[in-house]
Amino acid sequence: MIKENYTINSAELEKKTEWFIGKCREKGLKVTPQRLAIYRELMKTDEHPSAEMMYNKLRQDYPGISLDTVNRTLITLHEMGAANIVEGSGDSKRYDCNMDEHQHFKCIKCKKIYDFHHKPFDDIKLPPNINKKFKILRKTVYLEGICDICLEENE
Amino acid sequence: MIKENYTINSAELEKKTEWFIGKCREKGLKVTPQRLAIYRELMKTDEHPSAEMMYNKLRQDYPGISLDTVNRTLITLHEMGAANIVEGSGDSKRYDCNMDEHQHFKCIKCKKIYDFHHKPFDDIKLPPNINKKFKILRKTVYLEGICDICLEENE
DNA sequence: GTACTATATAGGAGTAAATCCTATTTGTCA
DNA sequence: TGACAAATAGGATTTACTCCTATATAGTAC
Repeated sequence: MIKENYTINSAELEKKTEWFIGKCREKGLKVTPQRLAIYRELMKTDEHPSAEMMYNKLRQDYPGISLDTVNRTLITLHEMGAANIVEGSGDSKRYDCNMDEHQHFKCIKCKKIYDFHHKPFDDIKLPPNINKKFKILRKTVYLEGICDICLEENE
Repeated sequence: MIKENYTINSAELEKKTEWFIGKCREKGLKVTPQRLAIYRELMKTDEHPSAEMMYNKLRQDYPGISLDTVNRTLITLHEMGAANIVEGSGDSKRYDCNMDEHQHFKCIKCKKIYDFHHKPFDDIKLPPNINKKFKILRKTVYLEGICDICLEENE
């Protein structure tokens, strides 16, 4: 259940590459060597790299690639639905001193954070192997999307 | 269930301040005017501020306060269990192109991110008022703690 | 294949957020 | 009330992007 030492086989890599090319075409995005390289490199790892980590890896095979391209492309991958940004990362740190059980919704447009409380979320049970392997200090249900105000403004 | 326009009354503010002072003493941390001011200011807002936002607010009453102190103190609050860092914020962006349903555990010490998959977490149901008010684009269960490797190193 | 055009890239400059450094100050406790 | 470890201010530095602009290139139209 905990996934480790993930390695993608080359058949899967090619299949996903085809899917990615289709997705680019569908969205009217050009299939550039850099985009392909970044997507393929991200598929080969399970270490949830940062842009900097990706840049250092990619430079070995593409010495001319720029950090800006890596940054831009990773965000493009995210926007086109080919990658995610891991929860505890991104944007600047935001603080909250309400220590009562509650959950957060974050608007990805205006960056506003809304509290809500749904009791069943306080009690979700972790699989036992997680508790055995790691010391869990925090367990949250986290939502992202567009808030009502931003939704209205878009029309 | 969605909490809005939160204002703390002064009785509650004083009660929490007392609790905070006790917590500082318990942890051997000095009760400085800056710490108190930062904690009290954070309690008065529900906007989940960044350090910069806090700094700008606090400067009105404490013209000499430094941004570094605000940053350090907010992290101290977090470490002593008096504040949280909201999930979609902090550290540099980390990417993941595995779009199959899965969850993340992040080690707060080594920053490594582990995938795991617990099927019941794929199906958690949101309260209907959330879906009505916001457009939900992402719904995740997110864990933080110390990984097995860092736990071992600490002994 | 050739030409066109909108998109993407490289590389450097600029910006935002956070951290580091060091002299000074200040809670805390003996 | 004095000693000292801890905390702060303020500036320097680092990190993590983001912006700018000239050049290059993928996709398309001929």
